[in-house]
Amino acid sequence: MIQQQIKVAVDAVVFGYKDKQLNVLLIKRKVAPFKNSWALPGGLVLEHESLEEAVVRELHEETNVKVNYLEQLYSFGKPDRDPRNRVVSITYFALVKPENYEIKADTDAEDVAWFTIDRLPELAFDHLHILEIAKKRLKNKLTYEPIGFDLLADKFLFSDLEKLYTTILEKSIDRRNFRKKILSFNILKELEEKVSEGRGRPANLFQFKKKEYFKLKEEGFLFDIK
Amino acid sequence: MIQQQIKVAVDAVVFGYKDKQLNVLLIKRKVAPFKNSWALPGGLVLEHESLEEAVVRELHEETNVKVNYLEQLYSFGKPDRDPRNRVVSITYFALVKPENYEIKADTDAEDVAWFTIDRLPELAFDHLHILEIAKKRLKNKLTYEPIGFDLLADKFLFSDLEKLYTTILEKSIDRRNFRKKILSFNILKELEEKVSEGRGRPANLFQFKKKEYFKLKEEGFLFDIK
DNA sequence: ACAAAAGTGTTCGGGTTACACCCATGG
DNA sequence: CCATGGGTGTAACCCGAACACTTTTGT
Repeated sequence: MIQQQIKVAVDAVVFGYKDKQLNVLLIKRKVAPFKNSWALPGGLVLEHESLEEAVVRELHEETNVKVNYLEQLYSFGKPDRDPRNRVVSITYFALVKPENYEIKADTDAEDVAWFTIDRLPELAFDHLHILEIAKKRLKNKLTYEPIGFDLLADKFLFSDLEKLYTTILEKSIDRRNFRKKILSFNILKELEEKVSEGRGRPANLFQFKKKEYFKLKEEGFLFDIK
Repeated sequence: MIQQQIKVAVDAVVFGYKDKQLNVLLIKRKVAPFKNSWALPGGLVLEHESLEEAVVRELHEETNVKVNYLEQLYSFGKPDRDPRNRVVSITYFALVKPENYEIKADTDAEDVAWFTIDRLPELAFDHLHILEIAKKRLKNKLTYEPIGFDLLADKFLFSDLEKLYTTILEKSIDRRNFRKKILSFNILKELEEKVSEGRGRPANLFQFKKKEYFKLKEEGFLFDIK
């Protein structure tokens, strides 16, 4: 049999929530093909590393972010998806808290930037397609896992959480029912601190009780937001 | 940069429902490593073919089955998962109607057989792990997509469907509520034919209205069985 | 005092759950 | 006529959906 020539890459769709908008992290490619196009961060997997290690490494090298949540998304392998070589890409879905990291282009990338999800540049390869799939995953997963908290700051307002849901799910939510539901799960800690957002009544800060959530999950609890 | 040496394979977890039991299709390996061990059907992806094409080809070559339902499951890439080469495997989840096909070992396989899910032989590589993940996917998906019908004969009894659900989900179901629920979806056609299973009152045959289901799905209908 | 955002309860209806008896056939 | 599996309806309960006014602050 002929020696197989397929290359293995990883790419990541990294979501961040900034200025009450959903954002994606993109890099500007330094090399052909698609030189100077914007693309998902990623690159070839090295001999000795696992797929997850490759993603984490590439994200660090290219963008300097550390992800808060990471899971495999899907693998793409159409023979012609890369015009030069046959490349199979295992893609990942990541969430970060943008305020925690200073993004900066490093080795392989000409530039790095956050783009709001509805003002995207043209993307290299099939990366737009991958992004669409990631958006679906995000929307879906938001309803049955508490991953919204991986996009918000450590301490957040209830209105932030609500805004995040309405923004990502693209539908309005009844404030009372939403609050009632979330609080009934007992996975939030209400802090004493209050924050005044300009005008209006100051709001309470909350924290996600991650450990308690995982314990509840073990016991069969299901997070579920319609 | 050193030329990347990672190989790309596909493997499939093929489920069939035989004798009121969930079965998996396995092959006996002809070549090292794990020569003569049982394993998931699969193999290296060829230069010119997509991942799906590779799975379909391998299944045909190794087992002679044609799948009824196929979706990507997960990709595995730990550096040491194959003792000889670095192999990344993109795995697939497939459903077949066992009565439709004559399985037979062909080119690459020493033997092929159905194994009931709770009497498995030792499996090669990390294939047991993959199988566990596929089982979870099956259990889960059964509740929100009508994939049970891809495991049953074209015409089936309601009791077959119910048995399939109780078997795979490993819990009992109230017959009346189950029937009411499924029938309310309007995705089954009740045939005139009746079948007598030995003793007892003869039962009605049903067919899954696939087209109607997909039309309903387009319109926002959600299949959902608790 | 007014504008802006936060916080809070109740009612209604639909869907899920629980539950038991009669029917049609074969032996 | 008995054993076996098939087929059917109703009542209770719970959860999700709808809905509007008061509170606290800044200007």
